[in-house]
Amino acid sequence: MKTCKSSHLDSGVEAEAQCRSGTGCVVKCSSERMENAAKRRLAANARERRRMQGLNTAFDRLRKVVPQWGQDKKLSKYETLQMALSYIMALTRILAEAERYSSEREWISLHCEHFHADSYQHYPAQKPSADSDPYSQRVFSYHPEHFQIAN
DNA sequence: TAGGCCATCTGGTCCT
DNA sequence: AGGACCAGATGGCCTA
Repeated sequence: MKTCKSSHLDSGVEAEAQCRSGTGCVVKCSSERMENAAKRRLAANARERRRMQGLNTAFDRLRKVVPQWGQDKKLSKYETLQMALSYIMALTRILAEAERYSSEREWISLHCEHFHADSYQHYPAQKPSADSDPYSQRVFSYHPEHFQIAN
């Protein structure tokens, strides 16, 4: 834990100007300023906590819609972002391919022949595992080593 | 025990 | 002025 450096945070110039009349008052006002600074710091901490919780909620929602290929361990934040990127790119590619074919039927038969007819009714909530679904492996796959940080 | 991941605190900067 | 956002520091927890 870092040490508290809040003594200089409070800019209470007005309060200081009003309180030069006596040492007791100066002490009182400076302790009030310290108190206010501490209160504001605590409020800022709480806001930051809420903000980060909101961010984590968003990450959880993203994890739910991004393929996880049967991993029992949840994706880290970094992995989630990379997976989302990869997923979006794969979907974009599929859409672009679809545009190249004159009819939807032709495109569906090209891409979805391995699905049962029933599968077209609803998107399955369960994501297919890469092991059991070579098609998914072909169309979309995430390999962490593909995402090197570009310098 | 080292390394990865995460939550929290903190101070700085930007925006309204 | 105050809130939002950001990045650095720090400590806790978990796993290989």
